Amino acid sequence: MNKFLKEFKDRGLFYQCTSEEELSKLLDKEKINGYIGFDCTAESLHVGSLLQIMCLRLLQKHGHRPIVLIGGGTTRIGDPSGKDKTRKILNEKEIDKNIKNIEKILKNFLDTKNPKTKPIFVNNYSWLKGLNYISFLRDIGKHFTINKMLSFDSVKTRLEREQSLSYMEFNYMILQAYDFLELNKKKNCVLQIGGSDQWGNIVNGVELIKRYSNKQGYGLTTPLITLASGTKMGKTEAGAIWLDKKFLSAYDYWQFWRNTDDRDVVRFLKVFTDLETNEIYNLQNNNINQLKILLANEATMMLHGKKAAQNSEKAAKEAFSGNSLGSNLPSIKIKLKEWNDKINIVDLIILSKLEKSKSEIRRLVKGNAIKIDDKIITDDKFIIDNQSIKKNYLKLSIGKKRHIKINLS
RNA sequence: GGAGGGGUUCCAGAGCGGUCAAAUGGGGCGGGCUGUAAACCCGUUGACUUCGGUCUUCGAAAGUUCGAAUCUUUCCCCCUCCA
Repeated sequence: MNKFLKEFKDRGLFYQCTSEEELSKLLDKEKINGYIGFDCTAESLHVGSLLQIMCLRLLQKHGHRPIVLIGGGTTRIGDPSGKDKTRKILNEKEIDKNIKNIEKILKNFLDTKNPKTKPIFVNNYSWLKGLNYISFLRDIGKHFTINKMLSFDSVKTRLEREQSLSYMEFNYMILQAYDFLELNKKKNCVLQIGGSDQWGNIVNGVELIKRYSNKQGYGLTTPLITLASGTKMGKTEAGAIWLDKKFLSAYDYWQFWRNTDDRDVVRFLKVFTDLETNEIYNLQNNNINQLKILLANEATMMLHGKKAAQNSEKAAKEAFSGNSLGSNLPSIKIKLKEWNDKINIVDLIILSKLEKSKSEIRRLVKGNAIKIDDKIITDDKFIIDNQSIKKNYLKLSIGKKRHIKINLS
């Protein structure tokens, strides 16, 4: 089997492939261009997209060129796959802003130096916006039958669940197929990778290329990564795990990986790190917490750099060993003078932005969740001033996992 | 166009004149156990509070009433069936 495909499988990225043997031969023979589409509904990508990003990295690793398709056009439509409600449609400005930011994030993960595998960024709006309805129907639409379209899961489930599906959304799959055709024509792209929920859309693309150009395209899907707990990856208590330090600090990102469910650790090491699979195999019986730290370090390094990963590990050690206050914790500054040299614990937490509801903070105090320098605060009227705090900094903890350093001046 | 059903707090879903900031489940948060895991147990889950209360919420607006998520009217939206 082709090396790329073998590693793809070894890492647990493989779910389905359109014609595996042929693809394997092709990959042995030449370096290809393969694409993954990202939608731009949100301003940033979150861990949910990381699996796809890892696929792009893997392409590069094996000398192939990734094409990143940003769905500036299709985001204006909305993919019905896996959703039972029409998503809200964004305005132009939001979409443009999202596209820029998403590109920036992807560049953190991809090698942009090597000219042979340098990623190509394309926005499907560039060819979708100018489509002529009539000629599109004649050239492209004739290759699709409603009979078949109705049989696709994305459509079927909507209809079965008695949720409405607009004509606009119904067209999504055709547009995605058309994307593949365009990329095939313009960028010689022969492979589309996507999540297993994209299978139908991908197959449509392969078939369209066959019918329209009489060429061979290939599709490859990845399993949907779910957590051992059964929930979808990417969303947690505190919200989405963003791949962007503007929305989520390196420390919190590190913590996300550090808190991986035991049952997921080895699988995640394979999927989300660059460690070689045989290396992971040798490691898998190590202490589970050591493995989690390894996972956190590797994952954080990839996105935020080695330094940030090391600092996060250090900060975590300090915060959780409980004795000292680390210099690496996220920190904020508070000017005590602006508060007449004393501040109430509730106000302090509001300023720290760790919580935004005073009622919630009072509740937390009642539940013994608030600590200052590791001492539980039992009174929501607790005052911080020069008397009670001799130093010019303190550690504020909410629960066991949220810690922040507060510099007083 | 005709006939029905419906829009409730993060989600699902009860309530159908006062005892409703609204049952129950899920999720979240906090505590306990532990390993910053899972499972389990307990608490909590609109905002503000001088902890007495106060204010805002049940698709939108107007009305009936001492009092409305609950009744009436109009409007908006969703679904089903018939045409």
